[in-house]
This record gives sequence, structure tokens and C-alpha cells, in this order.
Amino acid sequence: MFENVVLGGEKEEFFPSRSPLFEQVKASIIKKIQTGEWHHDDVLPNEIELAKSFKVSQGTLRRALKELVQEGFLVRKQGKGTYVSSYEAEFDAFYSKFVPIRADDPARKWKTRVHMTDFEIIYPSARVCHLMSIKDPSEQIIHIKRLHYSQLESDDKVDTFDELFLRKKYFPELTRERFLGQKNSLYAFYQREFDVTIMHCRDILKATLLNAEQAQLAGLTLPYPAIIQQRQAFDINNNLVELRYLTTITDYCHYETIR
Amino acid sequence: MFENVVLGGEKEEFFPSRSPLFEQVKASIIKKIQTGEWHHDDVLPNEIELAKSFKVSQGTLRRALKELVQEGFLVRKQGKGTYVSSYEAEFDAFYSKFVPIRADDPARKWKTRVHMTDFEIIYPSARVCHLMSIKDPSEQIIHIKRLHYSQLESDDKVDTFDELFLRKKYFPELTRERFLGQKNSLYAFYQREFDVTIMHCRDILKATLLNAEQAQLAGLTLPYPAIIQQRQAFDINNNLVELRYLTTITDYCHYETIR
DNA sequence: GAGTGGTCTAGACCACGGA
DNA sequence: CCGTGGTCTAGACCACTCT
Repeated sequence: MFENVVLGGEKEEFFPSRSPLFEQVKASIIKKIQTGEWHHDDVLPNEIELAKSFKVSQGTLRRALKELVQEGFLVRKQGKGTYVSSYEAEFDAFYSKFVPIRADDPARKWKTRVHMTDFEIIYPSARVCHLMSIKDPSEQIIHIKRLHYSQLESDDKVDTFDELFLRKKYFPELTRERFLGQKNSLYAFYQREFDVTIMHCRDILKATLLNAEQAQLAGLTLPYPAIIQQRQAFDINNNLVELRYLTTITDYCHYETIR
Repeated sequence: MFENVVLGGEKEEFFPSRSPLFEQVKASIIKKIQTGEWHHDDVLPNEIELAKSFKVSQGTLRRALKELVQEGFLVRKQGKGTYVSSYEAEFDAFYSKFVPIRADDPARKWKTRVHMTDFEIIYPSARVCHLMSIKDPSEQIIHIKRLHYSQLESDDKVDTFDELFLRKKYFPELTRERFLGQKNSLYAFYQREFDVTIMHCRDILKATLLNAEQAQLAGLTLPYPAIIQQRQAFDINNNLVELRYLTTITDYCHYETIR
């Protein structure tokens, strides 16, 4: 493995010679993950072989790997090896990174059931084009709506209205049926079924009032306030693959950030 | 190693010998900052001297310093030296870490004027005791209320209702007049005047409705939704020094997180 | 030019995981 | 036991800042 090295050998990507070696090594490794040469859950060669293949010292290689671990691309386990991280294997880390909604009372069981209400292929509106940086308005978009039910004391209540816009080109074979098969973790589903790994997201929160339909579904009377969370999610190539609106009733939960 | 020393000598804090050297060095440096031996904006000795004084190699010292930079304690400038970071000197970094409210339209000038309406010394309610981890309910608390006016097209409007609870023991000489002298950046004021450096915070967001008084101040008609942000802010010793409620009308701004 | 931090190397030893 | 990553060292060279 690695006899045909990335640096030096092929010059597909070129780095100004002023770029530090460890940055070049990082970029090469990310590229191998992006192109699928190294797939999630794969084991990488050990430090010595990697250092040899990149023609750098072990220390420099270690620095590159360490930063890639910090950035979430890799996981290292002493005594075992270095792995390309996956949503399922590092579930806790990914979950706490991408799911900022928490139960007010952590002691209480906080179960969630999700029900899809709409699934359609559309063309993006001007707003969606703008928010998803889409140049070509004839690009196909998968538009999905879901209701999240929280199960508090055996009483199901809608607490979140979820609207998704997915760029079909990244989820080519996604159908209503396939989407229904997915349970619990959406981003694990993206990775497992479409090799789309969400690495990064931007959330924008505003206050809103429920509309009549939403209030009825939630069993609440108007007026009722909610948080609307607009999320832009980016994959490993930094493509914006998902735009999402989550309207959450914060009676028993909240949006949390720790800095 | 560490003969003079923070570790070993005094045994206030003790590390199992299994703790890595660089961790011990980090802890020693943090302690020197906490005790005030190194003050914000101070220059530290250079790498070689520091390494000598901690009796570790330069590489190990570098690792400790690097992590302290990542954690926001220090700043290193090539050709100049290593500094204890300060809110004023690293304003942009601290600001973007602790101020998550952004104008919807970044192009537009987004100026804010703050007006204090209340300043009083109180004893904490049960809720405040709980949220601030206060054991002794006779501890004095400074309770402040403020209004934030955003200046859009020369028209001042209240867009945030700000309520603060400060533990008086950390701000011993804080008076209404002194607080009024403070402009713009609260956390820079804490650091400059009271040596309280906010390093860390936890925000919890919920949706709410404005009450009649708030709506009147904001010139809005009921019902009107807003985001209520509950913040717990911690200083360099990890003491919870500030509890805060920010009720924000998100017509022209939003709460943003990037992960 | 003197002094600072930033990168890179080569190699030693330790701690953990699994066969 | 072996192979993995984790820590630590000592020293070379480069890039930046200020005088």
C-alpha cells in the first residue's frame, strides 16, 4: 500500500512549497477519504508505514494525524490503530456535535418518534437556491416534511416540525420507501446509504409563532411561541448538502450550546 | 523537576505520577495565571527558559503551550513572544466566542446602545441558587437590568431585554456608577476592572412571548415571540460568576452557532 | 543582527489491546 | 508476546519582529 505516493509522485494537487509539510500530509489524507480510497471505518496503515509513504518523519505524520482527529476525520485507539471515523462507531461524538436539542430534565426518559408526512421532488425556490448556493435552478431537490413526537409519560405530543431540502445529486437513489426505512439518526443514514458524511453545520435561530395547523397538531392554543432553527449542513467535501428548518416547541426541551 | 515549584512543593493540587508531563506543565501555567503571578497581557519567558524552569524538554513545553493557546489562555506571536491573553488584545476571538447574536444583514451597520434600568443588591432566589450553584442563600447578588437598543436607519428600537445576576464576591467594589462607566463589552470590563476573565459559557435557549411591558418598550403589539437565552458564564477558575437572561426580538438579528 | 516562535527530524521509552 | 499509538527528548533549521 502507498507505494505510489500522493506527494511527490502524482502532482494532482500542488501545494506552494511554503505550505508546511504536515498541512500537505493532512490535505493528502483528507483527499484519500474524500475520493473513497479510505472509507469510513477503514483502518489506516500504522504510523511508520504512513510516514514512509508520505516521505516525512514520524513526528510530522503524528502532527497531521492528531489534527485530523481533532477535526473529526479520524479516530486513534492505542494498541489498535487509526480509523476513518464513522457516525455509527463514534455515535456519541457526532450526536453531541449535531443535536443541540436537549430535554430540560435529563433524568427523564426522552424518547422521540418521527413521522414523515411529505416526500416530493421539487425545483428550488429563489430562497432555497440562495441558502443552498445553488446556481442552476433546474437542479432537483428532495423536499421532505416530518413531525417529531416526544414521548413524555406515555403521552405522544408533536414538539418539532421538520422540513428538509436535500440536493438530489448527493442522494441519487433516495426514495420515499428508503427514507422510511431510516430510524433515529438521519446523518448516520446519509453516511451508511449514500456515503455522505456531515462534518460541519451552521445553525441560525429565530423566534416564531406557531401557525394554526401547527398548533392543532401540537394540541396547543394560539398564540404559541417556538424556536425556528435553520440549518445548513456540509459534507466532507464542504458541499452544502442539506438545508433544514426545525420548528421546536420548547416546553420540555431547549437548544443548548457550550463554548 | 519542578523543584521550586508549583507541583510537588505545595501539595494543594496533586497529580498522580502517571499524569503526562505536558499536563503537569499546563496545570502549573494555568495556576500561575489563576493566582495572578502572570497577569493578562503579560509576556511569558521564552521557550528555552520556561522549559528549563519546568525541567522538561522544549518539545514538551511547546506541547503544553500549544494546548493552552487552543484553550484560549495564551497567545503566541512569532518573533515577539508568548502572552497571557486578554479580552481587549484578542477582542475578535473573545467576541465571536461569547456573542452569538448577529445581524441578519451583515452589510448593514449594526450598532447597539445599552441602557441600564435597574441595579440592586439582592439575596438569591431558590431558582438563582440552583442555577448558580450557590450553597449559602445569604450570599450577596448584584441584580442588573438593561435594555439593548439597536440602531437601524437612525431609528432606535429595543431589541433585547437583559437581566444579570452577578456574585458580589467576585465583583466586590462594583457600584451602579462604576457599571455605568462601562461601555460596549461587558466581559472586557469584568477583566479590566475585577480581574474576572470569562473563559467558558453555557447557553440554553427557549422560545417565549413578550409580556405587555416588553412589547410597549419595543413598540410592538402582542402577541410577539422572542428567544430567551439563559447564560451561565464561568471564569478562569471555573467559578460560575454570572447568570444572565437575554430576551431577544429576532426581527433583524439571529442567534448563530457554527460547529 | 539578535531574539522570538514555527517546523521538522530521529530515535527512545511507555501503555494499551489483542492473540 | 507483538504491534499499536502516546509521551518525551535533543537538536537543527526557518520565518517573523523589532532595533
